[in-house]
Amino acid sequence: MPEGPTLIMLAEEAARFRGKTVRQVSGNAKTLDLQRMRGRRLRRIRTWGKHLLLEFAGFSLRVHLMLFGSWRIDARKPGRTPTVRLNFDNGELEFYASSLKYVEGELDDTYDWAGDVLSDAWDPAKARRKLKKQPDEIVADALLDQDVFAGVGNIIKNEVLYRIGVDPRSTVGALPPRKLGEMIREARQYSFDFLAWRREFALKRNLLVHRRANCPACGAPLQRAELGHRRRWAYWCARDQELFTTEKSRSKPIQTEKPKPKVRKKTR
DNA sequence: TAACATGTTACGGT
DNA sequence: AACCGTAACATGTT
Repeated sequence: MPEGPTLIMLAEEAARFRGKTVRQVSGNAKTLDLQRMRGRRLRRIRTWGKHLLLEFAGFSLRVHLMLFGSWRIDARKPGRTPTVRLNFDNGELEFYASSLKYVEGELDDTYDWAGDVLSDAWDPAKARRKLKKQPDEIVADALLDQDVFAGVGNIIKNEVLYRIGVDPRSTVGALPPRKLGEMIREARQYSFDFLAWRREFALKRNLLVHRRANCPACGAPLQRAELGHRRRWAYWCARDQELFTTEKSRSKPIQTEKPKPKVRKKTR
């Protein structure tokens, strides 16, 4: 269950299959011609944000683990069929509950690596330019925008905003330029911290606000709301995170409570 | 144990 | 056409 840093670890684990030929392919993917990969050599493994990219000559398999996805190497999940299983001479790589897609041609023609917060090519100035075009968006949405911050997910969003002391309901355009700079910098920095903690199995105990009840600094109960057009949970401290708004957005009511109940799926 | 969660896309309506 | 909101999907954890 992945944000960008988890994908880095996945790519590292899968690295043993680089240069190897796919001998057998199976899986329950419906809409994709999985056999296309059979007999092909896996030339390189890369990531872009939350995408894992398995490069073959002329095309790549894009694996997205979505919310529930997982992977296994030489260790099948009992009683489950993977979305795809790739057998190589030196082992077996599986993805469960994943979204698959082929990317045609060179990855450089499809992906802008400058948008990946974990990439060497990450370009903070470019991120700032993109954000300038969406001044009315709340920062809780902006951080989840994969076109701007590829790899950032809900945990990173909440932790970054706490770190920089910004209320998630603040609008992008209302942030002082210097705060915007902090947000961009921490989106990357926190992602690397996340990765380091993850490697030590210490992520959860290092979370300061995400899924927590009280502010670690002042002890006050944390605010919690489903915010933005994605309606993802935001956690923040009303005292330690400042709300930045413009005249325009100030006239709108600010919602901290769930505005309407989500329609749940009927059970059959 | 029902509800939730590290996420995105498809699709119908406007 | 472009934009909007909702449904759909998948599964381990609390």
